[in-house]
Formats: sequence, C-alpha cells, structure tokens
Amino acid sequence: MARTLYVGNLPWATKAEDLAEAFANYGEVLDSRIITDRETGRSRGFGFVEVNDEDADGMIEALNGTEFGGRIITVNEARAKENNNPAH
DNA sequence: GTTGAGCGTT
Repeated sequence: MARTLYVGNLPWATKAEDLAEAFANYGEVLDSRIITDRETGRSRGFGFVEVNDEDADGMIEALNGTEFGGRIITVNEARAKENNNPAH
C-alpha cells in the first residue's frame, strides 16, 4: 500500500533522491520522482513521493510548510490521472 | 547561465 505525495515549491536543484532522503526521516519512502520539463529537461520545481500509506499523513504534516533547500515546500496528497487512492 | 504557481511518467 502506498500513497503519492505532491511536493511543490522546490528549488530547481532538488533531486528525487533529495526528496526521498528528506521524507525517509518521517516514514517509509517507496519511490520518489522529480517532474522535469519534457521539452527542455529542466526541473519544474516540484515532484512526487510515493510513501507508505500509514506514514503518509504524518509525513505530510511533518514536511508541509517546512524549509527544504532554502525554500518553503508544499506537501499534499497528490492527485492522479488514474490509479490512485485519494480515499481516506 | 533564465523562471516560481502548480499536480507527473510510462
């Protein structure tokens, strides 16, 4: 079971491993992904972190509105195009 | 080499 977390307001230099490392301090990180521009390949400044369902809420509370890489990041439950579990 | 609200990739 896993839930996808949206992480926004990230510095341009943020990498997926950086997110995984930060989120791993508050729960189990299953996967992490930084969204980059498909055309240019540059970071869009936000990403997604797949975490354990049990720890998802705590990780959001722990990291939402906190400073990361010098910026205050936004952490929320991610929306999805199809397969996801937004149900509480 | 730049930018700053947002919800992605197969």
